[in-house]
Amino acid sequence: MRPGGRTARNTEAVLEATLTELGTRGYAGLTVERIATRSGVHKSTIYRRWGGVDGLLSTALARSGTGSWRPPQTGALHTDLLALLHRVTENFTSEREGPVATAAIAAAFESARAASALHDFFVDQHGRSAVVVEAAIARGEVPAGTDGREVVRSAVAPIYYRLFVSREPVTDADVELAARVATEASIAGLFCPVD
Amino acid sequence: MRPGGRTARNTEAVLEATLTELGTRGYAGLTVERIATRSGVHKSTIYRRWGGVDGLLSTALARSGTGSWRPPQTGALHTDLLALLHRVTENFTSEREGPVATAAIAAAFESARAASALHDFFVDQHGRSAVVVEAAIARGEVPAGTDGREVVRSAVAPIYYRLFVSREPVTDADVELAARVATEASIAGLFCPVD
DNA sequence: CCGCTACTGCAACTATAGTCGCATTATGGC
DNA sequence: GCCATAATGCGACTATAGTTGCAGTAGCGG
Repeated sequence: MRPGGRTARNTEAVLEATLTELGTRGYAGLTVERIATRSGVHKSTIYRRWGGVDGLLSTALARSGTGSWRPPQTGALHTDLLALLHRVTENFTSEREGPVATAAIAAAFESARAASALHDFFVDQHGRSAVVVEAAIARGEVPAGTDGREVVRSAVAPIYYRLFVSREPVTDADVELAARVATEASIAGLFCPVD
Repeated sequence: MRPGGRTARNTEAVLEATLTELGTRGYAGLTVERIATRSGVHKSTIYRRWGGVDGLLSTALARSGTGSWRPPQTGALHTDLLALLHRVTENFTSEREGPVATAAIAAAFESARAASALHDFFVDQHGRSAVVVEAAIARGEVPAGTDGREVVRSAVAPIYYRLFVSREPVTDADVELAARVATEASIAGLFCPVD
């Protein structure tokens, strides 16, 4: 192993090129050869180090999850979830991170490695996002013992469902409804394992 | 156009081979050449008539949605939704229809045609499934004006989210929770457009 | 500064997806 | 039954994904 110097520079160049390619051509047009040309790193080097597009997406996704992002806190669960859902929606239409997550979801259908990376990514996301539920518990807004991860899943699921399963547009009303359902269900204590 | 005779036989053979291939090799291993070999229809013919795997999946998906399936009626919204969700879960692990829908979801990331077919498929599914909500309205279980399609989306979304987005296993407890949240939200009137 | 070797570049190679022109077959109207 | 032609079969072709052997470069310990 020799992680420094040129190897590190190549890693940066290749992952950078991967993000740019995803932003312009999308997942369908993602090609190792094109990434090689854009990054200046030879095709065979990329295949040797990452194995293919699934490996590139997996590492790119893992990197994007290493940040120290925290969900915004507004003082009420409903508005917290609303802000979270708006961020998710925008995240998938944004320039840089969006195409990576979308491509990773697509790649997970073809590659076990990408599926594993995707799983880890969302486990991390759930944990970070669940903070807003902890705050709601602390405020006495929802019952103690409420499963924050489950609340987050329930809130975001309809958004992803519309985007990638039923392929329906996501409107502000849809976001509002998803946040409200998750909020009211939390208040009602539906997300308490020992109810 | 000359839809009868050999053309019809070829259509059956090719779509049948597509389903079999999906069941054995899955979407990642789906190839026009392999379908051509299995069906006995020449490769170029398949490309000319369906354009590629996305066209095959689109028509196969459209065909699977033409049945006269109706959701089971148990007499209460919660158990109706529970039965519906169990069917959805099993549907994606069953032998024949499951791989088609899974493959169509995957193909929708790469093909606008597959995305359109997928959209139509789920619009139809929502409409059929919403019958259980209509029955609940008739029983006075949920408020009149409740949007049945929205209830169905809310109920099934967490299942699809776990299966294809966060890549988490789907347990009976998850199904139960999803059905309960959708039921309680319906009773609370959250799915009434004019609340 | 020097040498070992991990890493990379290069080019040729195989395998397969998809296209195209042309000959052949079989359908549906008469 | 017969014909016009839609549909298909066939094979050769191009393009591209991915692999491999070999030579050259550069990181890192001495």
